[in-house]
Amino acid sequence: MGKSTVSIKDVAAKVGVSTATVSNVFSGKKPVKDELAAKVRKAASELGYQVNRAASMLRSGENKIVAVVVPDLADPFFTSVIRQIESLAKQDGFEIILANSDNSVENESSRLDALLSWQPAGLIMIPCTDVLPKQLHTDVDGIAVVLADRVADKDLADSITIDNADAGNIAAKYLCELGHRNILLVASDCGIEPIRERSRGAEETVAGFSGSTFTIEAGSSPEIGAERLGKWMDRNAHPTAMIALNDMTTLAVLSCLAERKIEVGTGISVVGFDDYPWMIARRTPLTAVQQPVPQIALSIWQRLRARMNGDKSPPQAIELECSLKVRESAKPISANTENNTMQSEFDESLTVSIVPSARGKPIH
Amino acid sequence: MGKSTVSIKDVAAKVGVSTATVSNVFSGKKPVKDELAAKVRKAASELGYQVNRAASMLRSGENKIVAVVVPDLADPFFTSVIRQIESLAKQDGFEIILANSDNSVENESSRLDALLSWQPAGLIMIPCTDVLPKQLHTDVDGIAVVLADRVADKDLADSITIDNADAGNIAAKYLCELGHRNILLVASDCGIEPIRERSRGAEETVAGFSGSTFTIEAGSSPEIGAERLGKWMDRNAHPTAMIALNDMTTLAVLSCLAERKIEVGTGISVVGFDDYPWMIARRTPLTAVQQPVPQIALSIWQRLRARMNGDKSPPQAIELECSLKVRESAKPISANTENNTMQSEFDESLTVSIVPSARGKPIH
DNA sequence: TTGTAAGCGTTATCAA
DNA sequence: TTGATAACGCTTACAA
Repeated sequence: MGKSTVSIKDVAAKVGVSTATVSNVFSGKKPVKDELAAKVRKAASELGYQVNRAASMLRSGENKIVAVVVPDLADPFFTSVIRQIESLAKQDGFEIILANSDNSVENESSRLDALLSWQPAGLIMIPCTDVLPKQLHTDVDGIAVVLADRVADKDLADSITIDNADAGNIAAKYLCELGHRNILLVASDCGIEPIRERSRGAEETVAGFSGSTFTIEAGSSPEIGAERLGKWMDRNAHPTAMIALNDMTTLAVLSCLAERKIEVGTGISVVGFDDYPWMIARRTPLTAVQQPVPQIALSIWQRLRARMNGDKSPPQAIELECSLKVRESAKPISANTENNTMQSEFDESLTVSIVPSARGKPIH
Repeated sequence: MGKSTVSIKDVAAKVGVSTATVSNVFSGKKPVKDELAAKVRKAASELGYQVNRAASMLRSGENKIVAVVVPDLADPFFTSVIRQIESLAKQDGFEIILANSDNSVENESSRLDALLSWQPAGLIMIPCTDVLPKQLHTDVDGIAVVLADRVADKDLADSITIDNADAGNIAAKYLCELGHRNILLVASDCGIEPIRERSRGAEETVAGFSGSTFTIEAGSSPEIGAERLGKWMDRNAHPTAMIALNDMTTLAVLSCLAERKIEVGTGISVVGFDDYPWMIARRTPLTAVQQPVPQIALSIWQRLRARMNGDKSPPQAIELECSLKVRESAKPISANTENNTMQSEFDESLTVSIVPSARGKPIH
């Protein structure tokens, strides 16, 4: 085949029609007689013609492309959301261009620039921190924007988030009702609003049961999380239960416990976060707070589509509810055989201080 | 700000220079006096100007965009590869457009059409089966193509794969040296060449130790995999060891064993596939065959870049080696306390027949 | 070093 | 229903 430079002109010439007609056959914007259309299609496929999106986009201003920026492509929560968005987008004839901000604000900003130069019809962004890149305040007038998951400023654009405080509450309430009163909250990064909220929700609930919590900041990789958490565990009396505040810290908690041969459930009760196949591929399947991933993706796409279709209403802040998937990693306190003799309170004499029912100070 | 229709003309007008100069400032293709360039940049940012990629691409024919098609965005192996490719691409100024074929050949073909109409400079594809969509044989003359992971026809384009037979061999050899002779091979889909190869590699090695293997086809989701495997386990004598042939089947194996309260390692030895954080977040950390993900991504990008730079040499087939990450899920046969009394051979009387050292027939 | 102007492939307008 | 033609915003000869 030739140099892949088959244009609408070549097709038009071959069939003996105008370029406009060929264009209309493919865009469907104006009716073309079936017979003619068939001829055009035939000629096009013989020549190996493909519409040139760039030309089409330049002329029409329409683009059918949506930019997606996420903080971490290695985080299965984000990829599971992306996966569904991609599928929804495809149904509406949109293509996805993807960028990873790698949890860095500078990256986020530069990647955004790059994506925006494609003049996408829409932008879906999961910010990596509470502070949004400045382009979002200036450069995005023409384009539809939906923010998700980590959204500090809900007045800027539509946002899809979960009820994070309640997510914390759900986990805490369940543990408290099982009799737990000393609960360790394992956060990734307290600079992230949803994490703070989850922590706060759990703290308040535990306080309501006259229990105490402590929040540890474990970072956003399972490896360093396990290490930080391990250090803390080695220096402090153990809690009877732990709540991991996202998927990464869930892994950190489990790794840390595994290294120390502490049994999940019977040793220390654990409530994890999110829902992944590995959570049931264990001797003690993990009880976890589940985010409604399909609804999150759907809401994101619906909002974006509305905006792309010209919806000019004020920003909507959609908040979705989480639920608790009860499996076997959290047990009633009386069933705790290994640890519950050795502490009823955290040991306050140790290096790291206890902050019951307060926004936990990070431990480094 | 205005209707985001700030063009190079507006900038040129504001500064009082020609559009060519503005273009050169941003593209850097021709030198522009520093002083002037600074003025242009200033004006551009004041006006909120952004290059219009579509126009630029249309005129220059250069595109700086790479299409990526993978079979499953929920599979962490693929996302970990994508993640690295995205980062490499970014360094070279390329954007990634992403599509998910969802393990369907029709999808693969239609998604490919959509992506190709962007006239990307390159295409990276992880095929979902051995049969490649026909466009790859015709439509891609101008564009650079690299195939990865599942590549049946290595003469069509550059390919990056792993030595799949050896991957199977590595796992099998390790287990055999621990004394195992009855090994169950858990495949996802034997229609996928690499999976067949892994299976074959393991079979041959075990046969060399005078052991026997059986290959079960578990499908490509952990859930149905666990179920199929479970059914088989309930009807057949248990092997002393299992090898999971990819990440999904690793989960299937572990789930199945967990449901049946069979201890990993002491009950049945397990060698998994790939490397993920959850593998060490377990009481018995998982021994697994590791694919060299960073090298895979790097090789893919290097080949693609070479092609995009005009390399016309014959297709290269790059094959990378796997390694075994030894942890604790495979134990010497003598340490098997639960099961090794009850079988030394598979029970051939049961419904599912044994196919020692043969390409296992799928079980449905 | 900078300016002028043509043209990339498509779609939109207007006329037939 | 179809055709002719201008225009989208940019890059690139070529001229100055």
